[in-house]
Amino acid sequence: MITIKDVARVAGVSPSTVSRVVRGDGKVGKKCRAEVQKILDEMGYRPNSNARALVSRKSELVGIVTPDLYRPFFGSIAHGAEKAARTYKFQVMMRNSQNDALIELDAINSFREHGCENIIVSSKFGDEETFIQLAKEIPGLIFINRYIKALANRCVWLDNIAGSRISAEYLYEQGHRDIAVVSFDTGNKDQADRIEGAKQFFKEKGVSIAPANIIFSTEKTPGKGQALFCKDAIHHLLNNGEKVTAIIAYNDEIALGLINALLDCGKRVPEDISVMGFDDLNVAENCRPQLTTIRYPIVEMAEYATKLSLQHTARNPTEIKDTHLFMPTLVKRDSVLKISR
Amino acid sequence: MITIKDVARVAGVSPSTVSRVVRGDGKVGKKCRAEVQKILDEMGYRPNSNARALVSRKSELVGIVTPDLYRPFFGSIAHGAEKAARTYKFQVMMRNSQNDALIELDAINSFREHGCENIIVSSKFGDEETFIQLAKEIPGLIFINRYIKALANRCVWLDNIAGSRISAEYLYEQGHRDIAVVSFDTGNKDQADRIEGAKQFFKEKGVSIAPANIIFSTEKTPGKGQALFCKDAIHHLLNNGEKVTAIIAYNDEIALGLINALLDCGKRVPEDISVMGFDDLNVAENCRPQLTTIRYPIVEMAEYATKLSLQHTARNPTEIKDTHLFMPTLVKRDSVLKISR
DNA sequence: CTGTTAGCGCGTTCAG
DNA sequence: CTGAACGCGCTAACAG
Repeated sequence: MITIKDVARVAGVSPSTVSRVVRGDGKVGKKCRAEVQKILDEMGYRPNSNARALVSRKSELVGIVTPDLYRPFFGSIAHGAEKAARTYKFQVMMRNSQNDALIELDAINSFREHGCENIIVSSKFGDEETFIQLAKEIPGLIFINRYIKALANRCVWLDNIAGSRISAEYLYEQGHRDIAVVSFDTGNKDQADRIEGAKQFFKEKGVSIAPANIIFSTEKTPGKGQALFCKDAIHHLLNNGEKVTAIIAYNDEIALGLINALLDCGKRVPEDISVMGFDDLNVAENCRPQLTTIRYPIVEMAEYATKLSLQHTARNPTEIKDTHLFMPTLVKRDSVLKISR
Repeated sequence: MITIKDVARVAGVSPSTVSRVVRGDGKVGKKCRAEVQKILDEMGYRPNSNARALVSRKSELVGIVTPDLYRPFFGSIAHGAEKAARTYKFQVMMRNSQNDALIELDAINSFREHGCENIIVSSKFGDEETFIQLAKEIPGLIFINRYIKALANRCVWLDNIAGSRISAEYLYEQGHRDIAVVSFDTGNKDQADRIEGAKQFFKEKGVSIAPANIIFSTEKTPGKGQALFCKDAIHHLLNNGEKVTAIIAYNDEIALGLINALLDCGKRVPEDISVMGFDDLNVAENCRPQLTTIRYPIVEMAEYATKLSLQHTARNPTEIKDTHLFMPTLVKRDSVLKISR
């Protein structure tokens, strides 16, 4: 490894001068700077981040915590965060939490051990109190996909209720009055919200969703069991005696599962039953029927969250908005049919 | 931040003793150790990774470079690497290369600046010479999804030719003799190999693939244009006058695109035309028809690559195999039809 | 078994 | 504008 000292020796200047040149610090003679820079380049000098972080007490690192990375939704968070970090020359550290609050905490602490104070967390199950405490200690801690009231200016989130309402409104416009909803009850606000908005909307229109058509499983992580879950949901919906012309799924993955289960039962989508997704993953566009869904601008949100974190830890922070709410939008494709009434 | 010195003061011992306790170094009195440990816990001491890395000249870091992260295939690499790293208490840094050799190099160098010497690279386009040179400097540099002969013991790769042969063999068994192949010609060996195996196999059986049925586009990154590419490919195949009963796609994403394009042209899959994928992404199981495909054990490979890298940099390395080849396997689902002849 | 000493590579004073 | 001196938090010799 070639150090600042080595360069100084060759250049015939002091280490501090080299340091100044490396950092682009102003107080170096023009000629001297050019000369040192030349030697720097020739010798292929690369700063030692660890030494830097140690002495300057700041590491150019962004840490991200997501439940996993193989699901495209979370991969997109990592992707967006990396993209934003790179424009600031920050490096990205990442860790999977597997939806485990303890691992999540451990991840955050590990990042801090590395001097990383820009941390983006996608957590659904972590304890609010803990996060509030943590946020005090870590100015650059940002939550994505979660809204914690006491931490409003640290949360980059999506209005799930609005999304659900958009979904409901579109179905209503397309003539649907017999709706079903398929989601999970995991104590997670997202999932409740995505049902709530639809309920609200239809209620306002004087249409009620039959309780038997609301499937709100307590299954925590569908993952592998997802196909089975969808199958059960469809069997239940087809056999409970209530009419269904359209289903609002918690997300695109569930929507796909439901569509497959419907096909397996001899139902056509959307001719017999329409299905709405949520997220607008790539797959929504690559499957047949192409999914009508609600776009979740997750890459943009991750980029935003990263920049926001950097703002929060900047030496001269510019003014920071106190709310960071993103709005979902409707993406019309082929999984919803207009029905005449 | 609470340091080893703070703890030492409170415990009434020297910093080195605390350091020994922290690191689990043997030479500390039993009682003394217990006492220091207690204070360590009480004070919530957390080691400073930067200081550690600086003095010990090793950082417990694994760096991974992939083209992107939003595609599940690469997300899976990150996922597997993180999983393996975590079991060794290593932290993961990651960087997207966007298939750009320069960014790739910069990523590797950035990792090194952080003292990270365990680096996993998924590169298709990077220059071999450069990598050979780099590998000399970085003992923990491992390539995944690529085979470089001079760096055999650093490459964790999949036998694409074998995969392609398996694909071909299965189609042959199912009675298919009129095959098409859809891939890219980007100078990338993977893509050529996945055609080569099929060609080989059919040639051995005395069946030749019509040249017009081999689509080998020079499109570099299909990405957004993928749907269009697939559409063009299908139009070409349906109109070139050669019979086609089955198509071997470069990967699952392309397979999906082809299926969609076929459906749009009024062809049924697999009743009219069968389609084989490659990779076995989650989506292969969640689409209809479910994809018959070749499983690429990418998560396992990423875990393996990470452990391999750790082996290569271990103080007391155990014996290391000099080849790390993974074999693809057939996953039978519904996109291939048995035809009678 | 424990404490003392001496850096790791760098940024940041403070003199000159 | 430049250099010398100091210390970030920690580990690794070396004494005792």
